Amino acid sequence: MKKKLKKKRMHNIKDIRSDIDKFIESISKRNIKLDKNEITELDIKNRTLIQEKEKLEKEKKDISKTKDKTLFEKSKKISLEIDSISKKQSEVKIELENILSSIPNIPLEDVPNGKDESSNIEIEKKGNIKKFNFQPKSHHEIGEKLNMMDFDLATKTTGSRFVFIKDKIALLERALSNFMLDKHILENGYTEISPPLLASENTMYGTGQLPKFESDQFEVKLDDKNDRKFLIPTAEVILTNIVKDKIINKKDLPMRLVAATPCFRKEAGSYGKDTKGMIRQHQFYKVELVSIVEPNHCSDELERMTNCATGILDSLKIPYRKVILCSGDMGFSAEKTYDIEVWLPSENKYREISSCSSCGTFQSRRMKARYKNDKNETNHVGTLNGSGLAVGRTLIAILENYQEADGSITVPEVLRPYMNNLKKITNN
RNA sequence: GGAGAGAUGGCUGAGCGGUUGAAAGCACCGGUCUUGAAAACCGGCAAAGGGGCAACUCUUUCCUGGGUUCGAAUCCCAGUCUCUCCGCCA
Repeated sequence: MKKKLKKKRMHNIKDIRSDIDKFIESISKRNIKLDKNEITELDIKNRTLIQEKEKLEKEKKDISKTKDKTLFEKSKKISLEIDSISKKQSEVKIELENILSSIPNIPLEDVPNGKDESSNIEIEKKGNIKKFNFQPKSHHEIGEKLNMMDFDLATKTTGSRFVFIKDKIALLERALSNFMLDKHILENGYTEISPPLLASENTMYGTGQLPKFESDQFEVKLDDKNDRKFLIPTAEVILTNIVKDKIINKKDLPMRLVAATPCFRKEAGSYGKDTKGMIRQHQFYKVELVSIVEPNHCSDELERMTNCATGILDSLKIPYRKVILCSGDMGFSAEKTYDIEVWLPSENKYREISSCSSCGTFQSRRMKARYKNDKNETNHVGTLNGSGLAVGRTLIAILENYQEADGSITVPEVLRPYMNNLKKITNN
């Protein structure tokens, strides 16, 4: 298992070699300093050893072709030499790859520079923020008052950061999933997938969750310790890996996939943050969009995908804004990311509800996902993923934005067909 | 859980110790033909890595990892996965 992992890499050493200064500079935008000499030396050492090894291999091969018995002894000796060089070479290679695999994706040119979220830039604001003539309540107050949301019960059965959703709000949650799925399938050209919720170690590696972010993942205990499986933190993991180890026919691109799944996250390091309510849970539903495209279409596809996500909020008539993440705030695999944030009246601010990223060929290189282009050449595909949307947080946004003074919830019109035409969620 | 069979290029599928990196077909790319298309015909077409400005060339790879051999897709061992039959079960 482990051995399979070490073969993979994120960055192509050839590209780095061709302009290492530029590469190091690009990565520095992510607040990461690379040691140029270390990388260069390992690369040269590696290639020197490869050359030595190949020379001997050729010699050995030639002997074998002659079938000359007098040379057989020599061939045996060469084999031993090859073994020793090849051992050295693979050590160097692993060392080099360990360095390369810790390097995140390079931000695209149009990504703003910055250290953290304070440098993110708002690029669009949409929807009307409703003025309440009463103090708007938080979603968990509303839900608990209606007796349709129970955090204490979840603590009893499971632990903290879980919730029981009941009755009409459970229906609302289900309606949201179905509404989003239908829209993406029928209007946006996505194909529905109902995937496994467990992913192998290798799969987790492909999209970048492992090895660096293992502590965020829930691992499932299995009898066989070599067989490690994880609950998916997002359907992105399992959907994107559909093309792992494949060479895709160009005519099958773009592939657009959508899935509504539970997601599981440990959220290590976020204790004390958003402890109340459903904002940050260990388990939540999310409708996930994944696109597999020709790499030169990544930027266009990112715009398209983001529009698919905001389209849901447009239909639900919930105010939101679109933000482009700065270089320091982007996820590990992303080259460019838009966050969509919804307005939450109780907090009087926008909160993230979707994140749409282009990963360029970063993930496909780790997954070995390729396609044949117009010239019949084999190239890595581009991968994108985005939430369309996080169902739990959309639920929150609806409760808060559609709340009434009497504690009831008006059901957004587009959801009513999914809720037996229910217009209002009330206590009785 | 028991008993068998298998894993080969984008796909299907031959090969079972020595120019086999791998037949054949499909798909794909280029061309001839055609008003255009189809059909037919001709040609091309694996990947990764190394060297070279380049033409080109070398190495590795037939599930993975070990072993036997001068030489392995082919033989041996271990593992993974898939299929069929039986049992069990949502």
